[in-house]
Formats: sequence, structure tokens, C-alpha cells
Amino acid sequence: MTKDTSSGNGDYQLAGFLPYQLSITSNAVSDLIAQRYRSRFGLKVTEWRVIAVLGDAQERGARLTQRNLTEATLMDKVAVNRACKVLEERGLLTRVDNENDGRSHLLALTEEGEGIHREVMPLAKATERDILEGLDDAEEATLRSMLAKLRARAGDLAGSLNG
Amino acid sequence: MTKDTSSGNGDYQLAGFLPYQLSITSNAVSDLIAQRYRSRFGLKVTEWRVIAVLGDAQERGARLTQRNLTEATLMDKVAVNRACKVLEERGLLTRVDNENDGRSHLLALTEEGEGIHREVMPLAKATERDILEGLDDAEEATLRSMLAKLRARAGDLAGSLNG
DNA sequence: CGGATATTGTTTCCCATGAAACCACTCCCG
DNA sequence: CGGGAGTGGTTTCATGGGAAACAATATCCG
Repeated sequence: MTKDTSSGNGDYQLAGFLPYQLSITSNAVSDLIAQRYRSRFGLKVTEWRVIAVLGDAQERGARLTQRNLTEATLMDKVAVNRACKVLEERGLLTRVDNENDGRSHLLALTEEGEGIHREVMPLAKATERDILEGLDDAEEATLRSMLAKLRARAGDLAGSLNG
Repeated sequence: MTKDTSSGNGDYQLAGFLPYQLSITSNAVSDLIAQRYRSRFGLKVTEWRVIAVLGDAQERGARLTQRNLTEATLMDKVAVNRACKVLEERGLLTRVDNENDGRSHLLALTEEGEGIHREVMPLAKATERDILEGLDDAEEATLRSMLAKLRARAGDLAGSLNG
């Protein structure tokens, strides 16, 4: 988006429509995150998500495949694949053959990748705090719980239409 | 998105990251809306937003230009232009020359467009209710207020970086 | 009036994203 | 073993959306 922020939006009904509020809020937050990660690490959202999950797993000694990443991030497998490819090209992760399954590879952050991971998470936390400033703990908990409810609800309703 | 909903997502840190929760929730809700409007009216999100705002304005006797729409919807002017074009092609709105400004046109829903508007808004309301089911009035108010706060906050933080 | 500057709308180009097709490999069962 | 079904990963294609360039008009100021 990268929209105007200040002006406009009148008082039309649309402005009070919750899905709309949700959408523009999510966009505003995503834009902020994207901006920060792009400017500091040259990483796109999908890429830093991969780094976040992968580094996290690595710390506990686990090795993941792309499939594991798609499960963990809820991103599309294509998105995961592309993110891994650029991270590999940038030397931030390596793929070693998976002896247990010739189709997949085990992903591992390189030294440099781990270095970024160590910076990525604090920045993520800081950004989260920045955004949540102004909300007390109870409000934050309520917000999370309501978001979870909404998501479950939307998922159910959507699912009931197709299959 | 149109994602899985059920499985996965482990318990990696990412899952607890608020911007992430916000993003997937917004996506889930948007997908539901998009699905409903596409299947019932053949409208895309941008298009029904235009219809919503335009019909709304029309009811109070106001005539809008594309520029007004971009202000009211926070959508990009290109998006607005495209939406208007397809709505015009579908005979749902007309553009008449603006006597006060030769560059712009005044937009008006046709009979048929108004008919859709009369259906669009109830469906929007119904969808909003569907999604919010499970939240009481106080929770809903809290949610809206917190979303507004988050958005303002994110906008400020982003703005302070570029210019 | 007349040229510089801003604004509205439009087109063009490019990037992000997801669906579908596809390849290679595994797994299952006869 | 061998063939069919299933799965991980990759590529290709279509779509959505925004940035930038552009055309037409309007506004401002000398």
C-alpha cells in the first residue's frame, strides 16, 4: 500500500466496515515491517519469515525441509521455495541432501544467516513493541484472542462454501 | 491466500508475532469477502468498494469524481480507475463530464448499479455480523478501537522514516 | 494574456503472489 | 520386483496491484 495516512476517508460507511479496518490496519503494519526489513537487511517479508522460523528451529537442533517451512509459516510452497532460493543465492542458507528422502533438502542457516537471525528477531520484537505501545497487557491479550476468533470464524465460513 | 486453516503452524515464535496474526486474520477475512462478492455479483473487492462508497454518496445527493473515491477508499488512483472502467463497461455506472473541471468526470451508478448497491450493502453487513459472531458489543468496540490505534501507530512509525 | 507549476485521470511497466502443470522420487500393494 | 498413487520441490502462467511516465486540463503569478 504505502498510502497517505493523513487525509481523506471521509465518513462513508466503508470506513466503519470492520473487514476494511482490518485490512488497512494489517497493510499499515505490514508496510512498516517490510520497510524496516528491507532497509536494514534487504530482506522481503517472506525471506525474513523463513529466517525467523529456520533459525528458531536450528537453535533447538532441528533441521527443516521446505515442506516444514510451509507448515510453520502458512505461506505457499512456491513462496517458500522462492524465499529459500534467494537466501541460498545470498549465502544465508544452504541445502544439503536429505538422506531420508531424495526429493527434499535439509535447510540450514549459514554463519552469516545465523548472524542475521540474531538481529532479525530482536528487530521483530522491537517492532512489535513499537506497534503495541499504547495498549496495556490486558488489551494486547484481548486483541490476540479476538483476532484468533475472527480468523477461525472466517475460515469456517469460507470453508463451508467450497468444500 | 486461501490457505489450509487446519494444520501446521507448529509453535514457532512466528505464530505468536502480532503482525503475523494480524496479517493472516486479515487475509482470511478478505478472502471470505472476496469469495462472496465474486460468487454472487462477479465483483472484485475494489469494485464493490467503489459501489459501496458511490451508492452511499448518491443516496445523499452527492456526486463524486475518481479523486474523491481514492480519498474515500484509500485505494490507489489506478485501482479506482480500473474499477470504474469495468463497472462502466458492465453498465453499472456512468461518467458524465464535469462542467467545473474538464479533467474529471462525475460518476453515477446506473439503475442497475443502484440495484446492486442495494444488495451489496446488506451482504456486507451480514458478512460483518457473521464474522463478528462470538464477540459481544464491548469486545467489538474494543477491537475497533485497538485496530485504529495500531494503524495510527504504524503509520506514524513508517512516516517518520521516509519523510 | 502567457508561461510555469500542480492536479486529474490514464496508460504502461514491473513486481509479488498463487494456481496449475510438471518432474523426480517415495511408498504401497499386488 | 513393478506399477500406480502420493508427495516434495520447481517451473510456468495468470492475476492483482502499485510506481512511474504521460496527456489533458487547471491554477497561479508575473
